[in-house]
Amino acid sequence: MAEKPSRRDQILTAAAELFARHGFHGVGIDDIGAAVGISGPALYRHFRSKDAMLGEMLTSISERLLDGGQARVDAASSASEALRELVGWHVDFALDDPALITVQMRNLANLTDPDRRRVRALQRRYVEVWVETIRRTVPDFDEPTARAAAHAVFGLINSTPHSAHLDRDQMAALLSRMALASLTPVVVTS
Amino acid sequence: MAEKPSRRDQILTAAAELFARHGFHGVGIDDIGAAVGISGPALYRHFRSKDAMLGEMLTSISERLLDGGQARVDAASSASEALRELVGWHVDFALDDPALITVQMRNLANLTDPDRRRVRALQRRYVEVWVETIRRTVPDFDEPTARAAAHAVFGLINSTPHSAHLDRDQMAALLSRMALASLTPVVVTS
DNA sequence: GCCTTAGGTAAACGGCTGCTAACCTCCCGG
DNA sequence: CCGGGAGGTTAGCAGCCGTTTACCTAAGGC
Repeated sequence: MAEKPSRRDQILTAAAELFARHGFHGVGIDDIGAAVGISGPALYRHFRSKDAMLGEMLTSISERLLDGGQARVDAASSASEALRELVGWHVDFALDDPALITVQMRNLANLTDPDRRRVRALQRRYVEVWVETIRRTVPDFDEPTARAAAHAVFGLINSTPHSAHLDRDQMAALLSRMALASLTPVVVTS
Repeated sequence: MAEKPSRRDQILTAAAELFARHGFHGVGIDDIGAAVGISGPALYRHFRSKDAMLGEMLTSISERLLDGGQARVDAASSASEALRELVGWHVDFALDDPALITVQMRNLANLTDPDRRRVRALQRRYVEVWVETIRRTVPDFDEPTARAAAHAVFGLINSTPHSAHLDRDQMAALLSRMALASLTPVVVTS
């Protein structure tokens, strides 16, 4: 009935925390082991290598992000609702898993080549979901502009690990508001 | 008349580029040397250690950011002008030195303890300049909210290295517009 | 015309770290 | 009962990498 987080997952989340704080190369195999109560090389019963841990971590994040985002957009009944849903989804993700978001932002370069290709492909598709949604609600953005805007919004939302001084709900409200406002074109009223 | 970038500075900018791309631990002393045409340990004629390079790099960035930001705010004649100036200043910095911005975002954890203390102190003061300016233009933000908003804007602007598909001026205009819009409170008109 | 100094080199060392090897110990199905 | 797999352990190896050392050369000041 209760979920037993299968050792692999324990290790993955502990490693994510450590990678986020100290960087991939700043964390030793022994540190990761210690974080889950086993020591050092026992990790190799569960993962082929340290690189494989990072690889699995990042591909799973990217898949979850893409799937969740796509689902929200598909379920939305209007373009502006889709955008609100997308923002809310990404904000929730960033607030619930700050370590994963941090690792994804900072440690792409530490992946092996094949892993990096996979992750980048997934990320590109996620960005594309955003680009399409943005262009449907902000028609005066051309595609490159929409893409740059999407990256900027990611930066805004992903900044969350650096400022944990508000409680979760206030933070979610603030980030959503700012993200949506940043995408609202200047209304030339006067 | 012409500036001769004193070897030290050559090394520093080359190292910044490499640190930004591969992370501090992902770059070897030999790589840095090779990037400026000398090889390996010759760097120790100019720096006490690899850590010292990162330390000098980050303190100088933080000082430049703080000084420039403070100067812009002091020279502004209104609160909203101060905020526009601050945004413009940070955007220019991020666009002109993407490598430095990236290193500052990602590699704080790799500093030695005394260096980290110094850099954090400078960063805190820079954030404080933003917080005060934001609160003067958005009075309904309390201090923690303003601080979180400042970090979010940093994230937005600093996202620039991840999306170089627009030319400099368009990018500057887009980021400034988005940053200012994100700080504009929802106008409750209806 | 020397001697210092700045700036470079190649070689070697020492510690850290990812990974392997060899071994142990439950636990469980037949 | 007992044999085997799952999941630990410690010891050790191999390679990388920051740093030191010893040495070399060119460029000036006295």
